[in-house]
Amino acid sequence: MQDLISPKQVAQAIGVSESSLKRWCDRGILPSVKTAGGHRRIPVSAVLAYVRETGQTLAEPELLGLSRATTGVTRSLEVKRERLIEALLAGDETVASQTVLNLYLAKYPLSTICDDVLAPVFAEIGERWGCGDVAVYQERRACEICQRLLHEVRRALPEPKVDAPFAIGGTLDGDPYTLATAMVELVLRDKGWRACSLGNMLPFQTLRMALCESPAKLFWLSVTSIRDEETFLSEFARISEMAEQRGVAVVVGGKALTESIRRRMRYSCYCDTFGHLETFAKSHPSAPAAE
Amino acid sequence: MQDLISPKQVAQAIGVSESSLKRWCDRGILPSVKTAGGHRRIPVSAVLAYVRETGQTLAEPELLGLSRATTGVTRSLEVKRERLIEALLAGDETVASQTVLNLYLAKYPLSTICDDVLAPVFAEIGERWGCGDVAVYQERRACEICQRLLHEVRRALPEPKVDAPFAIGGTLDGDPYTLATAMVELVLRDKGWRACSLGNMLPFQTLRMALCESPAKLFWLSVTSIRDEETFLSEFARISEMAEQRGVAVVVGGKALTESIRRRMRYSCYCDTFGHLETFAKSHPSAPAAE
DNA sequence: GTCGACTCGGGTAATTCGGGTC
DNA sequence: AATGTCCGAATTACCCGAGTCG
Repeated sequence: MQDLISPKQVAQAIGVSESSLKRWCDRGILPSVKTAGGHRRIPVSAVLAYVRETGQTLAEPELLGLSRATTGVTRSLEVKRERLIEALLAGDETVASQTVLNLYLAKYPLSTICDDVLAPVFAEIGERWGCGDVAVYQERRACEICQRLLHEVRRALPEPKVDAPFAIGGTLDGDPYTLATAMVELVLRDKGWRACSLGNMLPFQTLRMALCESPAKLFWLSVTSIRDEETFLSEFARISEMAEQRGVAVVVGGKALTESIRRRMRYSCYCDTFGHLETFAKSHPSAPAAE
Repeated sequence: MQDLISPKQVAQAIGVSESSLKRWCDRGILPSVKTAGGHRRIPVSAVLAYVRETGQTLAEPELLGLSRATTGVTRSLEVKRERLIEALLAGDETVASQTVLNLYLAKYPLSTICDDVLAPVFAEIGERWGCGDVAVYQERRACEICQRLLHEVRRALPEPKVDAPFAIGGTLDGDPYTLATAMVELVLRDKGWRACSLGNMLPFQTLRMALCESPAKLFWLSVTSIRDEETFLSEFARISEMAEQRGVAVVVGGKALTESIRRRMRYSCYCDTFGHLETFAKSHPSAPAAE
C-alpha cells in the first residue's frame, strides 16, 4: 500500500536501464510519485502490475521482496499445487505466499489461481484431514496462512479507482468458511470493483441492512452450508427481491447450492467457479471500464 | 504529545531518509517548529499536505479533523480511538489502518495499541451493537478490517531471526473471536518470537498434537467463552501437564477466565492485558535477546 | 541526575535528474 | 519508435561526534 521504491531498484528488478524507466514513468505507463526534490518513487504494486501485463520476467525479484522465480521451469500447475500444499501443512507462510504471488506475476488470472490452485489445494487438505493424515490444527493454520496470503495478493493489486462501483457480500450465519468470500473480494477487485467483504457468520437480517445502507451495485453470497432449507429460501427470496428493486446484481456461489435449491432461487448469476464470477464481473453493466 | 511528530517517524512514514527531511524542513518545504534544544518537530497536518502535494493517493479529507489541538497522551489516544471507531464502522479501511500504523510509528508499544486502543474500540463497538446502534454487518466488517490491519502492522515488523524461539497458540473450539489471538501473535513477534497463530475453533486434541509436533517454547490460549467448565478444566489440565513436561510455557488470557476458574488451572502466566503478555514475553528464559 | 534513544549539524558517497546523442 | 549510454548538476542516503529528549 505504501511501499515506494526507487527507480534503480525497479530497473534492476525488471532488468532494464534506468532511462527506460524514466520514460515509462513520464509517459504514465508506470504510475509514480515525485519527492520534494523531484526524484521519482514507484509503488511496488505498480511494478507488479506492469510486470504482469507485459509478461516480463523479473531479473531480481528479491528487490521487490519476492522470491526468485520458480527455480525449475515447471510450468505445470500440478507442481505448484503440491508445493503449496506442503508449505501450508508445514506452516511455511513465506513459501506459500511466494508460490501464489509468482503465479499472479506469471499472468495467471486470479480466477485461475482460485479455481485451479487454491480450491483444489484446500480440497486435498480437507481430504487428507478426513483420512486422518492431516491434523485439525494444520488445516486451521493453513486457512490462516491462506487468509494472509490473499491479503498479500490484494496489496499487489492497484487501488480501486475512486469512481469504481461498490460490491459487498459475505458468508451466512453458521458458515465459518472465510476463504471463499475473501477470494470473491479479490477477483472482483482485480476487475476494478471496490469490493468489500463483510465477513462471515452474517445473519440475513443484517445483510438486508447492509444492502440498504450501501451504494453497492453488486451483492455476493457464498453458501457452503445450509442449516434449514426452507428458512434459507424464504430469507434469500426477501433479500433477492430487495436487491432487484434497488438495481443490485446478486451473485451466489458455494457448494451448498445444489441444482434443486438453485431452481427455487432468483439471482443474477450463479457462479460454479471464480472464472464465472470473473466473466460476470467484467460483463455487468456497472462494471468498470476494462483497463 | 500534541500532533507534532519527530523526523524519524515522518521519514519512516513517507519513505525517505532523515537527512532529506531535515533539508526539506530547512528549506521550508515542510513546515516545522523547533524545540528549545533545536530539535525539529513536524505537524501531522504538514505531512498530510505533503503527501497530497506529491500526488499520493493515501490522503483522505476525513483526516483533516486532526488539526484540533489536543494535549496529554490520554486525550490524544481518545481522539485516535474515536477516529478508529468511525472508520471501522464506516468500513473505511484506509483511514483505519493509517490511524493504527501512525500509532505504531509514533512508537506506542504494540501492547498499548492493543490494550488502550483496539480493545476499547471493539468494546465500544460491541456496546453500541448491544444498543442496536450498530448493525451486525458493521461489527463483522470492523473485525475483517481489523484483521487486515493487524496484518499490515505485522508486515511492518522485522522478520523474526532464524534462531528465534517458536511460539504457537490459538483460540478454542466454539470461540469465533480471531482478533485476540492475532494480537497475541503480533505482540510476541514484536518481542522477537517466531509466533504463529493456529487460528480459532481449535479442539483441545489438536492443540496437543500441535504442541507435540512443534518445537515451540511458548503456548498461548485465548479463552473468551467456555461451553462446559468441567470439560474445559480437565482438558486444559492435560495440555498444561504436557506442556510442563516439554518445558513449554503456557500463557492464557481472555475474559472467560474468571478468578474462580483460574484458581483451578495451572499455567506459567495469566495475562489480563497485552502489557502483561509483553512483559512476560521479554522476561521468559527462552526470550530472544533484546534488540 | 543517569541513561538510552534520538537528533543535531555537517561532510561524503551514491543516486537521480534532465537532456542530448548513439 | 524504442532502448541503452554518457554528462554535469541537483538530490538523496549514509556516517559520525556532540548535544538533546524523555
